[in-house]
Formats: sequence, C-alpha cells, structure tokens
Amino acid sequence: MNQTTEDKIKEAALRVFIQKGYDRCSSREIAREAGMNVALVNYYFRSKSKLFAIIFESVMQDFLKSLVQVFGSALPIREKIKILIEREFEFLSQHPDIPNFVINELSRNPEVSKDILPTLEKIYESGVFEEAKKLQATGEMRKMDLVQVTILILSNCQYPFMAAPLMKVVHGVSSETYLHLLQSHREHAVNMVLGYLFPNDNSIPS
Amino acid sequence: MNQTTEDKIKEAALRVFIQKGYDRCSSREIAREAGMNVALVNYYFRSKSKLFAIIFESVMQDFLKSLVQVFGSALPIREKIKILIEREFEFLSQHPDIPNFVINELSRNPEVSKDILPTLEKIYESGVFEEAKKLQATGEMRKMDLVQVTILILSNCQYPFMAAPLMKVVHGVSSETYLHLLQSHREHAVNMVLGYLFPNDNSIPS
DNA sequence: ACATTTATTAAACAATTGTTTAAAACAGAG
DNA sequence: CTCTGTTTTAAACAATTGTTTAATAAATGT
Repeated sequence: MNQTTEDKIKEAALRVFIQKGYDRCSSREIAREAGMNVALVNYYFRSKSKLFAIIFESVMQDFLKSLVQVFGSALPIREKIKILIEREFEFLSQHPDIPNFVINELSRNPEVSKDILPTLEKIYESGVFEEAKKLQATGEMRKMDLVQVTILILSNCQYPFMAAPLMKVVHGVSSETYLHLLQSHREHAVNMVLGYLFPNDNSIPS
Repeated sequence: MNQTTEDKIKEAALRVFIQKGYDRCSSREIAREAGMNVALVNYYFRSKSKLFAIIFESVMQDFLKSLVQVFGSALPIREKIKILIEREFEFLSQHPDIPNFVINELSRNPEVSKDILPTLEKIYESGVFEEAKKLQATGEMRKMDLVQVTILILSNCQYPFMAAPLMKVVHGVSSETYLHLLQSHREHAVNMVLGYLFPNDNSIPS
C-alpha cells in the first residue's frame, strides 16, 4: 500500500474506465474508487479526458503486447500463430472486457489511436508479413489478404470473450460454465485457424 | 412521410441508440433527431428507459431473426450453417454496429434480455441441436459443445464487423477497403467453419 | 359553433456532470 | 517555531441530464 496518490488514481481509473467506459462513469466515481476527493483527479491529471488518454494508451500497450512479442519472435509462422492464440486466450481470461473497451472507445473517438502507431510499427518491422507472403507464394499457406488473416485469428480469440453476455442469454448458461467452455475453446481456435491457413498440413485433429 | 409522431420518435431513437448507445445520448438528442420537442418523447413513451426497452427488443428481434429462420428451416445442417453465415454477413453489412450495441447494452443491464426468451425458444424447438447431436454421435460432425459451435459461427461473422475500428487502425486501411475485404471474407468464414465442423467432407477448397 | 379531448410547446425542476476556486492540512527546510 | 511550497478538501461554478408542469395549439365530436 506504499503507492502514491497519483498511482492510486490511475489504478482506480483503470478499473472504472474498463468496466464502464469513458462516458458511463464520472470523475467523482473514480475519486470515490480511489478513496479521495474529486478535485485531486484534476489536480494530478488536469481533466477527465487527459486521464483517460493516459489509461487508454497503457491498456492498448497491454492489448497489443502479445501481438508485438510473438510476431517479433524468431519462431516459424505456424508456431507464431499457435502461440499468439494461446497467449490471447490467457490474456483475455484475465481481462475479458478489454476488447469491448478498446473497440468502443476507438469508435467513440478515433483520435485516441494516435499514440499506438509506434507500437504497430514494431509488428511491421518484425517481417512477419513478408514471411507470410512467401509462404503464400509457394502455396504452403492459403492465399488471402493478410488483413483477413488477422481478422481470422482475432475473431476466434476475442469474440468468444466479448460475446459472453450474449451467449449466456442465448444458451442460458452461467458465467462459470461459460468461462469453463472458453478454456476448451482455445484448442478449437488453434486447430481450426491453423488447419485453414495451412491446408496441406495433416494434423489429423481428433 | 405519412408516419405518425410516435413512429418518428421510434425511428430517431433507433438511429441514435444504435449509433451511440443508451448512455451516450440524451432525450433531447433523440427529440432533435426526430425534429420535435423533448417532452414529446416522454409524452409517448413515459421515460427514456422505457423507450429504450422497446427499441432494444425490436433490435434483438432483427438480430436473432436469421438464427431463428435458418435453424427453423428444413435444410440439412450443413446448409443451415452455410446459409446462416451468408445471411449474417448480409445483415451485418447493412447494420455493422448492431452486434456491439447488443453486447454493450446486455452487459450494461442484463435485465433487458428478458423479452427475447420466447424468441430463443423457437430456436430450441426447431430441433437443430438434436440434429447436431445425432451427427456428432455418428462421427460425421466434430464433437464439441453446441455452445462452442454457436461461438465458432458467430465469431467469424460478427467480429469482423465489430472490430472495424480496431482493424482500420492496426492495418491502416480505409473504411471502403475494409468493407470490401469483408465481402470476400464471407467465403472464408463458410469454408473454414464447415471444414472444421465436418472434417470428413472433402471440399478441397481452392 | 362550442366543448372536450389530444398533441405540442416552452419553461422549469432537481440531480448530476466536469471543472475551478479558495481555504485548510501537511510537509520539509531554515 | 516559522516560513514556503505541496497536497487535500469542501464548496461553488455553469452546463447538461431526465422528467414534469402548465399553458397553447390542433383535432374531434356533438
């Protein structure tokens, strides 16, 4: 508990912003969550929106961390994709509401995305896209736009967590049951995506 | 333009609610969009939340319509899934922000989902789940929880539209380019999902 | 034509919002 | 202790929120 007031506000803001979004929470709620007066929030961060920008950027770093690390590694591309999916499931198990948060705030105010461009550069510099193009040229990897490859991978990682409220209603399952289902879903995501992207591999799944 | 005042409010509310969500818009904004006074909104619908409940329920009907219709049809299950995916892409092309809207509002207030239970009943009554279980027993269909089957299908339909703001930032593509990509993505979704759910089918894709 | 219900408006209500101000509590240095 | 700068607080600010009220306009029936 040896953290500074500034950090206490940041932690509270992180919790509140992610859980409720920028517009659905008030400065006073953040202050209350941090156990202090409202004015302190503006004393340290000048405004709610400036505080949000700081929080959002750090969330984005976390959100893209696996992507940058895995794609920047020296593994073969199949391994990259497999590990990326597994890491995503791990991350999302602990932060299931971050994808919704990120997408909502990006569409609310596209300007907040400016800060993450340097992070994205790292992915491009990793050469993973050139690697993929080569494998596509030899026919080893299915030919499709690399944007679609990203969509394919992230669809099967993030959506299952994002859609939890919907799925629980549609299938009438409890939160615990659903989270348990998602654990076994990870392998399906890996097998399906790899099987589709590399149709010549004979993994003979189950 | 022969529509009643009540309908004008409903239409305006539909647009505003879907685009911005319940909390990010005001009663006055809805009234302005409908071209009339604020008090009329409450005159016809008693409160913002009651108006929202009506709008949300009708959106949910649209949102689940394909699911109910296709699963309730007499087609073999492979055709059901194929047509469902194609219908979803068609629907989402015209209403790309409905999935985000539905999921956000469901997690904001899970109570709003009470009204759709009768609609969901129709899906269960269609017998599609029993049909799937039979095919799983014969080994023709991959064995996995049917909740996961739903996740698998909807992941590859809804996420690509939901994640548009994120993908546009990550890959630096324009809205037009992205929407065009999604069109060709539909076939990938069909082939991948069917290929994974029915591994013995030799569709020999591309 | 008049009377009565319905539809619409402008204005006001209290509550909450983000932000600022001015004063108090606290800290450390001399 | 005293001075000085930093941290924290309560109070106030104007703006906006959902909702209500009371008055006006339009429509309806007789």
